[in-house]
Amino acid sequence: MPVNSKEHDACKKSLLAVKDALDVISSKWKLQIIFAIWAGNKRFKDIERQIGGISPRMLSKELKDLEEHKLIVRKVYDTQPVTIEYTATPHAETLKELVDKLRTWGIKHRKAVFGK
Amino acid sequence: MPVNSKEHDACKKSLLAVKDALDVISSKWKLQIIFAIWAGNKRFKDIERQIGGISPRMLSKELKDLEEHKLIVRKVYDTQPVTIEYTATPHAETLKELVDKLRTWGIKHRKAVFGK
DNA sequence: TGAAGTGCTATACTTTAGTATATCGGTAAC
DNA sequence: GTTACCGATATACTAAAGTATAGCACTTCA
Repeated sequence: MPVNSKEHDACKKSLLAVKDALDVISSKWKLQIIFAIWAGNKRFKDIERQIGGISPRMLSKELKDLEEHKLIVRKVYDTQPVTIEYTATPHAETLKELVDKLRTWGIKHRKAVFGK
Repeated sequence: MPVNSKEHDACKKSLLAVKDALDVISSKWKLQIIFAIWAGNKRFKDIERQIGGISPRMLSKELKDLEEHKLIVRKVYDTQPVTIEYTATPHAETLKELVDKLRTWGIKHRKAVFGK
């Protein structure tokens, strides 16, 4: 058993958790979709218009993904015709702090790389 | 000028900063390379061996990338043969807190999705 | 002398993420 | 009665990221 394997294991677990987080955060559209929903857009077409440039195929796919990740909820209302609404979950709220950390680090990083 | 454009602009700037951060963090190897260097590996082959599974081509490319992003420094020593050492910069240290946030959110998220 | 290590680079390939475009069944407005 | 909106889905494509494999100029080590 190599000397560093314990730390190495811990490191691999860390990387897995980081990867879990990144799966949500690092796709091109997921954050934008959540932002659009937070901004009050509930309907498919509203979100599509708010973001601009996303294809319905991507939006459909990412909405499903976000629902599986319990970040948004899809509600179907039995109106004529059926109305569908997407809302963010409380769990999605916990993203706010994280995104803010990413944002501030991103700003700091840009200064470090290009000079103030 | 649409009503929400100010918030929308701020939102787009946020997304840019987040994207800057993600460019560093979300590649398959960059964090692993930095971790390997933090663990005391300074030489190309040491890093390669520590990580395992990375091709020399990727390692070479990512090291250059990390240097451009001022997260590591490449030093050439005029020995026979020349020795090359990679070290992490103080700026790279600022990643630790961020990665830790990603890690803890990742753990929390996994619990939220699969239940405790 | 020849095998193995060092720090790479080149070429070609595969895999994954995202795009473009067309379409669908329903409803409602003109 | 045809045009447009809604919430999508299907098929096919392109671009970006990463992999596989070989090799190079050099230097030890046995």
